[in-house]
Amino acid sequence: MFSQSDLKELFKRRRMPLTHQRLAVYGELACRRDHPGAEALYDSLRRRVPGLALATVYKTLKTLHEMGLIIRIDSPASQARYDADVAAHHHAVCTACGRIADVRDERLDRLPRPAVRGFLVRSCSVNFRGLCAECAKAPGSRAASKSRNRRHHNG
Amino acid sequence: MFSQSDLKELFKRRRMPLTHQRLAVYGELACRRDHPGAEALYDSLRRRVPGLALATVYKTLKTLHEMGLIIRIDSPASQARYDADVAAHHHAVCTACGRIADVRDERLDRLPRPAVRGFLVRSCSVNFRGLCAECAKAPGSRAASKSRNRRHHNG
DNA sequence: TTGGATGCAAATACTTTGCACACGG
DNA sequence: CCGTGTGCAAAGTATTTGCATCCAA
Repeated sequence: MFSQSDLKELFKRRRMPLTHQRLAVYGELACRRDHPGAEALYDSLRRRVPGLALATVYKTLKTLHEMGLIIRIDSPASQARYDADVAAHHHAVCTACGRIADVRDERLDRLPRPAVRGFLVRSCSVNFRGLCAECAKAPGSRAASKSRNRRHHNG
Repeated sequence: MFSQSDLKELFKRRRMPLTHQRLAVYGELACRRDHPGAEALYDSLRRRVPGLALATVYKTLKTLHEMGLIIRIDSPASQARYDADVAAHHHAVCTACGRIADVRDERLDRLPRPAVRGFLVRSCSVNFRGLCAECAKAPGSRAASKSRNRRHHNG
């Protein structure tokens, strides 16, 4: 999570312009706890950023990801999801509704290195799959809603 | 990893026809160690299964996955990758070339449950990201090839 | 001023679907 | 024989790209 002045510094260092779109995308992502996808971010941002294009959100997310300022989450859902919290943490993904919750457990940060010949580990993440509290309560009813309702409950 | 007679049994039990396409897709996946995607499987299979359609491969993979006979791997690459080995194991994904290696370590199978209120864990997997032996040796050169060359080196 | 970012629409990549026909059981 | 799977092509999503214009530095 970086402040606006941190971002200015980081972009300046790379000689990349910090546009208000970039600020807006990062800002929106940083203040959300729900790991939105590109389109969810776009939906929120277009109110505040008139004329914003979805393609810009995609480009910006790519840029921020390449700069290491955000995390991309490999979710079983089809859309990529993002997280402005780059500190080591893991995720619990609900296979019914697609919700993603952060998991923090320092024991998960000290996993044994994989015994793959020559493989150079840069990062690792643990993905728990299962049912969130709500979906566990209401079995069946929403299991099929994963893809159809995706953009309605990113929280 | 199931034998042909296991498969017959499993399909009979569900009253689903075990077509030669299904056998072929499963067979191909089972004998490969490289976690191919739908198109990679299709490329291999079309030689042996004349007239096979890519859509059939997709449908079959979906069916096999729903039956729990294969695993779908969430890879940072855009294509879904599959694994006929449904026993608990984890993956090391090369961020440069997209290769996926199996990681087996019993310590990874006893991870602490995530402390997310009400979350019902069904399964969990650890994804290590980094560079495979080859890409670590040849820095830069193939880093950009991930998406363009995807179907050329699924091994 | 100026190189890179943006906005738009079109393109691409991956996956699913609809329908007629084929085939396993 | 019947119900489901298959093959084909077309439709759907998610994401990227080309290009003219705009803006941060």
